[in-house]
Amino acid sequence: MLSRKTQYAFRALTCLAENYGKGPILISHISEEKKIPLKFLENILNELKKADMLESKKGKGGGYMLKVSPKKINLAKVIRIINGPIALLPCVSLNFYEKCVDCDEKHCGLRKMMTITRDATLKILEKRTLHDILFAGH
Amino acid sequence: MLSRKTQYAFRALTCLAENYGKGPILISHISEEKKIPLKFLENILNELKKADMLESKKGKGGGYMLKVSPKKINLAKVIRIINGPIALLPCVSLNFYEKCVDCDEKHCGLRKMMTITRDATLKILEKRTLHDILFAGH
DNA sequence: TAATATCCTACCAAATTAGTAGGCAAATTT
DNA sequence: AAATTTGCCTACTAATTTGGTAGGATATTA
Repeated sequence: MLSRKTQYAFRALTCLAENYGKGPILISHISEEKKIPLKFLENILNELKKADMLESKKGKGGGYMLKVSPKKINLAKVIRIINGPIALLPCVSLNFYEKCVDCDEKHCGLRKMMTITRDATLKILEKRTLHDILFAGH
Repeated sequence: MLSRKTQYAFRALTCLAENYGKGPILISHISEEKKIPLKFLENILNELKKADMLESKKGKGGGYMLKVSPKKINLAKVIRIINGPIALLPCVSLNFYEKCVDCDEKHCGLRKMMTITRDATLKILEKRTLHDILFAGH
């Protein structure tokens, strides 16, 4: 399951996607509109910025904005930044690979099943974008 | 990601699947062969038994065994017993549904994306079985 | 320089994870 | 019947993760 933090991230990004092209949006605005604890949201947006998904402006008239179009931000990317691996096992993860202890990967049947699962999941999460979330919402 | 406990469960079940039809297998045997901490494994096997996936016998000649053929135990079932929900959001889970706070499900775009993802994942995890794990292993 | 925002460091409580310890209960064997 | 073998049950614990909060530093604008 995705952490609550990741759900918050998606909500915040949806808000920024809705306002794409309209200049910086205040954290406090997103916090109120999407009912996300303000200080927690600060952390989240900052992480997304460090991962190069957002840009920010300080001072009056400041806030956050998407760095690229909502159509170019896929769901897998967001999940990887805030939540971590998408695969069900570390030994199957493309971006967070870790070797399992006491497991011969070449002959691990479980690993093969989880690889298939990962591919099916990624096929969807890497194709759908923030724009799709907006569009599916009505 | 699946918990380590769930990985242990799969390893143990694989061992029991390999020995299906050969009578009870000792916890201690599984523990050694699959390198799983004995007492922890006890808990795991007991949970699987309570979920009606295994049967057990006490005393000499005792141990655990699969209640049905490895071909009839799919991966989704194991995950749900030991790990919990398979869906990425609680509001999308079929077996562990929980309402999200401040979210209108009818018009939640994220929910729709996660429903599609869940369906793709389940299509695989509910079709593959312990037998497939064995078979894929060589 | 005052006001407005984000940024940064550090802390905290609650929940979850990954076990361990020790004895009880039921079979089986002697 | 007693001893042995094996799973069953309850409880505890340490480490990690999750979901935040507090307070000030820093940058921008007016």
